[in-house]
Amino acid sequence: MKLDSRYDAHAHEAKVYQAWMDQGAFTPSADAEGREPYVIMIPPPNVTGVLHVGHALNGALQDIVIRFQRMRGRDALWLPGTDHAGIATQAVVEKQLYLDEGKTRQDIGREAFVEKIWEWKEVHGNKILEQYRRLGASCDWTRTRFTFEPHMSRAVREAFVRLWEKGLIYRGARLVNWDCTLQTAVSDDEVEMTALKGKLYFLRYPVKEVDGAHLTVATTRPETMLGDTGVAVHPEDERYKDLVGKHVLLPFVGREIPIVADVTVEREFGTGAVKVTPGHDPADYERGQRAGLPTINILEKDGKLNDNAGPFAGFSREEARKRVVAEMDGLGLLEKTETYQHNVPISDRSKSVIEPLLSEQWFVKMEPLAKPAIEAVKNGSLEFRPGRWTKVYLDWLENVQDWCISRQLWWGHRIPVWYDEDGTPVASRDDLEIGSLHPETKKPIVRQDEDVLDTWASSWLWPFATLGWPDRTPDLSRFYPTHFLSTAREIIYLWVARMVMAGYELLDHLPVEERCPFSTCYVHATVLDGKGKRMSKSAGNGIDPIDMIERYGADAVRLSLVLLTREGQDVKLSEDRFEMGRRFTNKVWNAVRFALGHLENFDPDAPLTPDASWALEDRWILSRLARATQEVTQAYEEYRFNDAATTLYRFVWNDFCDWYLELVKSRLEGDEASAEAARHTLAQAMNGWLALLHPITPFQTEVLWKACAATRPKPIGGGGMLITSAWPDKAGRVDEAAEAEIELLQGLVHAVRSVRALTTIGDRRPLPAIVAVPRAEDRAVLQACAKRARALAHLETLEIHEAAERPPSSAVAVAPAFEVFIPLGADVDLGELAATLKRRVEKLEKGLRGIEGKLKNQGFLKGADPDVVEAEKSRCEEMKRELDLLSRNLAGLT
RNA sequence: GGGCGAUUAACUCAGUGGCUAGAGUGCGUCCCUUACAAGGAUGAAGUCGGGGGUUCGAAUCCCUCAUCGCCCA
Repeated sequence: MKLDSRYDAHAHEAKVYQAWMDQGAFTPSADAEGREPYVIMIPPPNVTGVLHVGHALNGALQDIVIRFQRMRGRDALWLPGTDHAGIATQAVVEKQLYLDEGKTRQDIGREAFVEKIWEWKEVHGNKILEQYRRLGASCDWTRTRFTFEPHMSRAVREAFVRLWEKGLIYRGARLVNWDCTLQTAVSDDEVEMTALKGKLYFLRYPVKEVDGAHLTVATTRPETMLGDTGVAVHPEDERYKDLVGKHVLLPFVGREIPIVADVTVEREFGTGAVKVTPGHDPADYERGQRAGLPTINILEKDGKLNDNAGPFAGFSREEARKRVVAEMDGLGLLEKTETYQHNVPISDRSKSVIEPLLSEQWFVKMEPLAKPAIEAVKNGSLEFRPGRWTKVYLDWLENVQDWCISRQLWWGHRIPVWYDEDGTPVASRDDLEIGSLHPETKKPIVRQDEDVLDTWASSWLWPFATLGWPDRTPDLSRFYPTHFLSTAREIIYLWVARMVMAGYELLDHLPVEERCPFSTCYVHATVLDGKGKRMSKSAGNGIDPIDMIERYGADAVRLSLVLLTREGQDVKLSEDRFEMGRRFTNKVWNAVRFALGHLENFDPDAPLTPDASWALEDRWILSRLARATQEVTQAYEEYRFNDAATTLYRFVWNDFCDWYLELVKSRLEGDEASAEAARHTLAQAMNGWLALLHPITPFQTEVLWKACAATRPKPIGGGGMLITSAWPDKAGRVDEAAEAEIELLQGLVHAVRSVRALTTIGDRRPLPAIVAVPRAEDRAVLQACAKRARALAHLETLEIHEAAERPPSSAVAVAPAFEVFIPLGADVDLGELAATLKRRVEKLEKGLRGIEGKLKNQGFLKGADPDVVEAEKSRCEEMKRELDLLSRNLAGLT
């Protein structure tokens, strides 16, 4: 197989992906032969979604884990799917309907509208999953799930009815977050508190019992005064003590409302007196409950004021505010206004201001469900990474509020509750016919609840409903509980905590210790733009990962993301940062291309000739590979993706390409005994690191693996694909001696190259070099490496002595173990070289002062670890030797 | 208001008590040497945000201040 000189990701990715699919490589084998499973559930993206960089990062991380585990021999499953995303999807189709036909969903009716959404989903709903494929995600597509498919609906119903039967579901009138635009309740988690500049209005309410007196209250929402049922002051507020128990007269509606004392009133806020509007403010609702005040609702569901608003009925919230303020002013009841910054609840979905609205909704009692979920992290069944998210999770669970699960939408799981003619509800697993009898009251059923369930009420079942629950399917027993969940921090409450609760509550056929749906919850980094802002559609600062894949290749995108993203740390990303991944993939490509060029007739299975001679660099690169293998394997195991990527990047580029390939070049064309050993080592090392790299850059390594097939011994290599090959973790040992020896050689080569650069002598001219190496063992190593050193440093001659005098007009370089002299013509400028040596001397002197101070310090000698003291001592000696050499040479140079 | 995180080279980031504080990018100089110019070689560049403390020893631990960001109320 002939490789082009540049890696063209486009030419390979689709084909490789298809080859994986054709082989069924993503699907766990039907016969797992007792292999232990390893399972990841994808956080199902919104079916209306498009892939953003956060998905790409999260997808890359999950794919790295699943590919690693697959290669390690686990029965690996990564289950994909999408979320039906009630509000978002309904909104998309509603908009489309209006654009296409100028109709609203009410115009065409519930059934036809839901039909339209299904049509939309069939056409567009796979987009994001297609995009995951572009990324290389090795999901088992044969098990793809959708939270609104029939099976999932059955699971949702089962869960609802079970909770109902346990008395954990109730209906109640509560203040909910009402989205006036979408006309549905939304959960607390779908509301964002946004700091906005507004006004604080000071309103005067006439006091009934005291003629001419009034009480001034401060509010940011003057229009809600129409729903006031009281005024509250702090019980210990001297200013108002006498007024408590008296009444004020509410303008416009003429209601007489009491002045009550409540400890939650902040005396410093406004005038210290606040209006109480239980129907339209959560804090006021509480105050109203405590003081026994009635609750008056002044709003319609579309945000317009209702008849309770008296003269202002029919106006929108905004309009009513203007009018109320103007008329209060006209009556002399507006004392003043101040500008004021306050937090306003904004709907995530519609971006309109959320209205607390009293309405009938369904709730789930959370406290009993939360208990085992709290216990899960305390007893170690569930671990967060990074660990600090544990606290975030616990804080929420320990203060959990009941969950409002009903939504006034059409797209979603219809609440499985039916009512008889008296309005008595009953939940049922099976649809109840209209006219059939209510199982308890025995009266005819007249209707089903109109509302649907919150989307999270299906996605909290994701880890087991996708495997067949409530049926006890083979998949459920084989793959549950799962192992690794990687997700974004903002859904720790919405989703992660609820999945854990659902697991403990609903999988009651399992022993408690097997119910937690996953053992590790990995909270991945948030991707920010180059300026450190969150990427968002509205800010237009997002990066489209598909664009990046097209420009740089999927592997480059994955590698770049992983190289840039440290565990638990947000990542600032700009488009040009993907360049580093592309450079690396090109480097890898060319390294393999070079190697294959020299392995054309190589037979890995041919017995080695007895005189095959293994060289130092062969031992060295295999040692480096063994070291990298250990580090990378451990990093993958511990989800330290960045460490794995960094280790591989350095090993492949610096050790393998920069040094090993350069060292074997001459041998590959030299005498056969040496070439034979070189080819074996080259093939072994290359195949080794290709495998290590596969989880991060799967496409390219798969292509190259195939290209390298003939370089692997038959029994193992064969024609198998890399994706299903065995992980190379048993290969090789670290050879400390070889590493130390090569390091000495590198030092010498580096010294000569440095001299060239600093004297402007250039790279072309072969140079003579004289090396003085005082220690016999170092000298022996360098003598053994002399040929390699000559080649790499481009030396004409290399003399190695125990000691040598610096020849006249020669350049010099110094390392702790040796000095190098390079005789040059008298015309060469040594100024830059001298300056460099001088800087080096200064730095060494500074370092030495510190270390000598340490070694004189009795506290250090007594207090520090003996090993540390020893290490410092030998380091000190080494620095002294080098400084000595440097100073002497510097003196001769200037 | 409560919590969490960040602050290290021009930029983006590593470095959780002991190498002379590292990498990639960018920058300077040299090199198109038949794997790769998307490359090679080499070099310059840092009072580790400020202050205080603990310690024989602090970029690292504690306190405090400042700036920026995120989450919750």
